[in-house]
Amino acid sequence: MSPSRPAPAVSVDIVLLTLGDTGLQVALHRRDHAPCQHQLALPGGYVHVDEDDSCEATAKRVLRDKTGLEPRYLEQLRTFAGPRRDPRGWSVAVSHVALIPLQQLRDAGDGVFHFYDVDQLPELAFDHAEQVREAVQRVRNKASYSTLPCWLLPERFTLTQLQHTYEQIFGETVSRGTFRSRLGIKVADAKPGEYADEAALLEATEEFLGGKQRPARLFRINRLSLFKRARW
Amino acid sequence: MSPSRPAPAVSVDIVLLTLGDTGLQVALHRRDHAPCQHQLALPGGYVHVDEDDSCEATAKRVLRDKTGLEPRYLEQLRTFAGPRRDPRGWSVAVSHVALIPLQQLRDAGDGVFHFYDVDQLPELAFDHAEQVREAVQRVRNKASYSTLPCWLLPERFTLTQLQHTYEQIFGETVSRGTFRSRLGIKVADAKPGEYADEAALLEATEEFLGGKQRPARLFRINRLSLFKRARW
DNA sequence: TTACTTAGTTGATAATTTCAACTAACATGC
DNA sequence: GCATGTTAGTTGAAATTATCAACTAAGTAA
Repeated sequence: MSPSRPAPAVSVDIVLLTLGDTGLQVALHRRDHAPCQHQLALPGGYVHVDEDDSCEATAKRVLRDKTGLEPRYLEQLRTFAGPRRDPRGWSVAVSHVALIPLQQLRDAGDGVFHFYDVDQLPELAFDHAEQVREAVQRVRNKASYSTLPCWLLPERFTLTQLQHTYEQIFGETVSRGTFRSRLGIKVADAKPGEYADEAALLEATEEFLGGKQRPARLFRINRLSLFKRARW
Repeated sequence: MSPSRPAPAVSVDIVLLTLGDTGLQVALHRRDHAPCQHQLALPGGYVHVDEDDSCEATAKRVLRDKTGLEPRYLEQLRTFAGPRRDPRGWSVAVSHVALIPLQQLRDAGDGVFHFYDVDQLPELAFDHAEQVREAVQRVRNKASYSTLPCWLLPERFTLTQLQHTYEQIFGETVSRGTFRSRLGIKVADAKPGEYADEAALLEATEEFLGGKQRPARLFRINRLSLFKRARW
C-alpha cells in the first residue's frame, strides 16, 4: 500500500546556534540556487535514504559536510510542513537545533557561514525565520531549567564562564549565589577524588584555569540535567 | 532542484489519549491491511497534498474521519524516521499527541478504537509503542508544570475533578491545598463578576455542579498556562 | 435540627531561595 | 615580605514560598 498521491519532498533543516560576543547567534549561508537564490538560509538538505539512518543522521551529515564538525548537542525542534513554505509545492522540513561552541567553529575554518544575532535577524528564505524564532525560544526556555547552556562552551569550563553564558542567553544578569545553588555545586563538601556531590549537575575536574587571580576549577558535563522542580 | 534520490513516504500518526477509570488510555485500532496486518496500531494516514495545509491538518482530518471529532488539544510530538520502522522502506512519521475527554469519544459512537492502559501496552505495529511511550512521558511531564490535564475533561469541570485527573496522570495522590495554590485559585477574593484573580490559571464560571452536597464551582480553560517557576 | 458530605479558606509551620558579606587563592608592585 | 587588587568559592540569616491540618461553608437526607 503506497500513497495514492504525490509524496511531499522531505528535507532536514538545522538551526545551528553559537554564543558570540553579543549573545546567541545563528549560522546562515547565502543560497546558490533557486528558489530563494541569494537569500540567507539555514543549512539543510534532503534525506539520503541510501545513506542516512534517521533525520538526526541527515542533520549530522549536512553539518559534517559544511563544517567537518559533529555537534555535541543536537535535538529535533519540530517538523514544519505545508503547501506554501517552499514555492516548489508541498514540503516537509524536519527542523533541528544544534549547539556548537564558537571556538570550535572558528577552529574548523570558516567562510561557509555568516553569523547573525538571533534578535536582529535579516530576511531569511522559506520559513527559516520562524524556525530560528522557535529554536531560540526553545533554547531560552530550556536554559531556564536545565544545564543546556553547557553545550555552548568548550568541553571544560569554569562556573563563571557558565554563568556568563546563562546571562547572555537570558539577556540579563543572574545572581552568583542563586546560580551556583541552582547547579548544586558545593566543591568543598566533596570527598577526595569526587568533587561534585550527589546534587551536583556538573562533573568537577581536577584542573584549574589559572589566570591572574585565584584559579577557577574546570567543570565538565556529560548529559543534560534538569533543575529541581516543585513537588506535588 | 528536486532530490536526486527516492523521496521517503510521509505519514502522520496520532497518539490519541483519554482518561479512563484506570488512568491514561491510548486509542488503538487493528490494521486491516499489510504490513503489520491484524496488529494493533495508532490512527494515522498519509498527507493529502491537495487537501491538507499542514501535518496538524492531516492529523485533524484523520481524527475527523475516524471519530467525527476535532480534538481541543493537539500538538506535534516528534518526527520518527528511518529505514527500518516500516518494512516498505525509509519512512517518515510526523507523530502527534491529541487529548480528548472519554465522554466525548463515547458520545461520538465507538467501535473504531480499542482503548488500552498506557502502562500495560500490548504489542504494537511499527514503532508505535515508542511513540506512545514518548507521548505519555510528554503528557506526564507537562502535567507537572501546566494546566494540560484540563483538556482531558469536559469543557466545564470542578476543581475536584481536575485534581483527580492530575492524580490519575501521575498515579499518586496530590494534596488538595497544594493543588489549589498551584492553580492560583482564590475564588472568594474575586470582585463581583470576576471569580478568578490575576494569578488564576483557570477561568471561573458562574455555574455550579450541584450534587448531594455543597455545589462546586465549574471552571473552564482557554489556553495552556504554566505554573510559576523559580526566578533567577 | 442534627448528622453527614464535599467545597473552599486560612494560617502557622516547614522548607526553600536569595544575596550580601565573608573567606580563599592567586598575581603584582613596593 | 607584605599590602593591595581581583576573582573564586562559601556561608548563613532573612525573605520568600510551599505545605497541610484544621476550620468554615453549603448543600442533602433523615
